[in-house]
Amino acid sequence: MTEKPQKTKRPDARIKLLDSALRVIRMKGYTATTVDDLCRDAGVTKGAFFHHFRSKDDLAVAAADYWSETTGALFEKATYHDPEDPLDRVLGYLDFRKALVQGDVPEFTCLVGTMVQEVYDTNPSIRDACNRSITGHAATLVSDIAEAAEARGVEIPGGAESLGLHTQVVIQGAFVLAKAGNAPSIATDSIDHLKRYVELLFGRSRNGSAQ
Amino acid sequence: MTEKPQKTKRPDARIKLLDSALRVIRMKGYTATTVDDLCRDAGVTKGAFFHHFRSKDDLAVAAADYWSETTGALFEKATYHDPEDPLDRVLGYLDFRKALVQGDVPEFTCLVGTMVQEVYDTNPSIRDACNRSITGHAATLVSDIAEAAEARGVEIPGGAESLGLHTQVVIQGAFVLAKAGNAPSIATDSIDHLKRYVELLFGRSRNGSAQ
DNA sequence: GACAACATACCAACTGGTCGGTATGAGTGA
DNA sequence: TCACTCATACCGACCAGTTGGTATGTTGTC
Repeated sequence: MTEKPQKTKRPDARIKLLDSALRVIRMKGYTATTVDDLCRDAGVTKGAFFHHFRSKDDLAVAAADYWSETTGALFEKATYHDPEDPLDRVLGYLDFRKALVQGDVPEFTCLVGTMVQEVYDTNPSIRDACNRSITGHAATLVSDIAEAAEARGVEIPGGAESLGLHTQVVIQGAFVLAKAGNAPSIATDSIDHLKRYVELLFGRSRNGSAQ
Repeated sequence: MTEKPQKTKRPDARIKLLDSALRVIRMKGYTATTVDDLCRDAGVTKGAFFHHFRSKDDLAVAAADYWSETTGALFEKATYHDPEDPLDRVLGYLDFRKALVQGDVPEFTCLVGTMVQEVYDTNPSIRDACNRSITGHAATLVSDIAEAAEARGVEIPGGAESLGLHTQVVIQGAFVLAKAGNAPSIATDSIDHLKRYVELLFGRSRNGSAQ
């Protein structure tokens, strides 16, 4: 985690496999992704795979955690945290998510949202890893939401936590529809609706943002 | 299509397979569901399967269409169409969807939302079938939404169609989170948020509904 | 020389799909 | 009425390719 400069050339097979997992699983889905697919994409052999992961399912759990780490770092260093007004931070988060919806569909969709649909009923450990990723990310929003509610004297129906989860619901659902329609615009439109909902909840005027 | 009383006892293997497809694929996902799984669940043989469907993918398309038919009939005969006020019909639809979220997760989640996440990038024909199902269902809402907007002199940001799709986004996303958390309550909470958004858009007071 | 980090060869189980065959009923002509 | 034909619905053994996983060997590093 700290530094440990690349003195040894080796230990990248694991990372290469995890990076491949993010890419390939988002494209093909978890079950349809074979171990050989991942090895080929990562440029390593099967021996390397099973050296680092006890099973394919074990890799899935690791990939979900890896997803949490990498996306967590991305959101942490984003600038939407800067504004003084907590509501601006919440709305800034939604703008940031909107901006992320670009390029081809597999590139901006969510690994854990894809995986959990396939394995929620058959593989509890993967499901839990996906759930940790989603709820953990939602939690980073809740404090801003709660702060904004208190600052403005607004009571959020269902509570700040519920609204935080709702943002993730909209984003995950937006990915599903974007995949079905093969069109990112459906996703950005829905985030606009969500943003408008937040603004209405907090009594902010509609013009000026979320066009 | 009309009647033709059951003189031939035969042609139920196809329907049994489609019913099994709805049940099994929602539980295990599309790729993880094998042809043998479906035959076993339906109580028919592989010969019957490939007599009625050219391939597994062919069955998936048929299952998506079958899903549209069966759910379409369910929504068509529901009572939320009864109110005079079109806004009440829209809100009634959301109440109806909330009421459907009951029992175990595989029972209330959506076949096409599950499938499209797996195959959107690898199988266009299945993806399109899923898209038809989702957008077709959304279309049944749009007329009520547009009517409500006109009746109340409200302009819907993005248009009625966009709001109709947004309802499906929320519902699909609610299923994803419900699967991840293994808890239907996340889904009903999010539908509450959506209902509140619609009420706020149409300027209806908050107390009285969507508590 | 011990140990981690790989590579290679291999396997048993499973996968979607095929293929020859059977059961049943509808139509037809005498 | 009955033999004959034909199409549909269905059966289940079989196949070639793929799957996740293993066993064993090799290599570089401390």
